[in-house]
Amino acid sequence: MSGAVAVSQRPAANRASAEQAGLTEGLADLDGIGAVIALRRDEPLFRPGDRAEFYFKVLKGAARSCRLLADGRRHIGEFFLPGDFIGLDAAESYAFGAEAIVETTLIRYSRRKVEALAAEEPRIGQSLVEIMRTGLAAARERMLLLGHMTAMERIASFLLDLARRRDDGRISLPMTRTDIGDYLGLTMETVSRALSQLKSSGIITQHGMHELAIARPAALVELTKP
Amino acid sequence: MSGAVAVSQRPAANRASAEQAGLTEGLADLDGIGAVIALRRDEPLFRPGDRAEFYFKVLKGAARSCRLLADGRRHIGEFFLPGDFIGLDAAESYAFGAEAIVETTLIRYSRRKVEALAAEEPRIGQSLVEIMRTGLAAARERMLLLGHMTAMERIASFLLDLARRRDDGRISLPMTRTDIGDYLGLTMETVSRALSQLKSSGIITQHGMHELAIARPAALVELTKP
DNA sequence: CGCCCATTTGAAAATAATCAATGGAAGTGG
DNA sequence: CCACTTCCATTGATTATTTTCAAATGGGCG
Repeated sequence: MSGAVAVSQRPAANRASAEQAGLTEGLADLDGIGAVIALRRDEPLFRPGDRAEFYFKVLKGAARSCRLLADGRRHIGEFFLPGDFIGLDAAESYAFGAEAIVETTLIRYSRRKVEALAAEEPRIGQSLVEIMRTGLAAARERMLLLGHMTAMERIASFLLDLARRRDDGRISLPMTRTDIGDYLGLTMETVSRALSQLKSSGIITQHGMHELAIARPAALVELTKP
Repeated sequence: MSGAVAVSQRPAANRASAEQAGLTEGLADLDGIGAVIALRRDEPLFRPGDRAEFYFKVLKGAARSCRLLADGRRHIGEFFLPGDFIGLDAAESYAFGAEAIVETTLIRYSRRKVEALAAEEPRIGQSLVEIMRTGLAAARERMLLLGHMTAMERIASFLLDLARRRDDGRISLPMTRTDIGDYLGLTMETVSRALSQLKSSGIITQHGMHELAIARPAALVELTKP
């Protein structure tokens, strides 16, 4: 009954960096037991049902967790960007699969070793709790979005989330429109129409298919509110 | 950036009880530091923005966590039934408020004391991680529901979730139709129509406004699938 | 017993999905 | 390096599901 969790180690530019420093610090001990791996576009990290033997952390690139519904609909649980952890919420086996969206490098930790470390060193466990707490809070925000927001509100929130992950006003969209739709509970067409509308109203500008810039941040924030 | 987490200590009748026993066992040490409190209908446990000083566990009754949107829309983050923990995902302050739905008794734990215990005793931390892992997995299931399911699929899933919390085939619905709607991302009217349809097709029967029974479980399970 | 609030039901309106076709980018192979 | 092929994105027209608006029914509580 589990999948993958995304937690940025520097999620929001507007949050105290002290808090984040504490987080990474607590998990620095993990570095010794991780192996670096590289994946190509669309290559899977793991499939739903696989025994959950590993945690991952994204170093470079991007990944997605997803699940197929009986009729072919696809749900994307999370996008993972550099700094995000994958697989923390897995029980025995992964409920979601995970795949690289572009060429991606990750660190792979043995879950068994992490848990052994955590049993000896409370700090590790505390850091894990903290990361999961952040992930849980993010999950709640997303439930609010999926349950109560219109298409435009969802897109605006999504773009602002991505913008917070970079320090310039730019946005990387390594994923396809279909990916975004499956993540936000919308169709590809609705995503495309919303983005077109934002472009034509001068709120965002496009620089290549996978890079946007926010021209009027305040206007975008307004759109996230009902 | 946080609210409340619901984790049943015996969530699914079809899951190994050994796993759950381990969970409660690890937190048995907490019993000494908890205070029992009682709330009346609609009385708040805490409000959004309050300093997050406590964790709670429901003993009897039911509670909900909720947040108001700018235009008056209300989002319910979670329903809490006996055995569920509240407030585990709070950071500095609660992002959601929480209220009793009916007359409810809870245990209130000092968060500071719990964390002090966890720092000394890794088992406590591990139990917390385990509970949050379960909560995170449940959150992912709900995101799938909110993002990709039709009104009837959502209602059917919701009823089955509630049914798993009792051992007879009955379902307690202490909350209003509006509560259910705000929880599932639907309007009160849509909830009412779906329930009426289930009644008229003989899949469920009603025994008073707040108690249902599942007459044809298999048919209900079918409705959760696309 | 009567009032109030939740629920149910009906009809109209709106948002997003679906169906369909075109345009454009990226990647492959000659 | 160019042309071909394929996949992705955009845009338009139509349909469907759910919301919104409105009214009536019913239960619970004082």
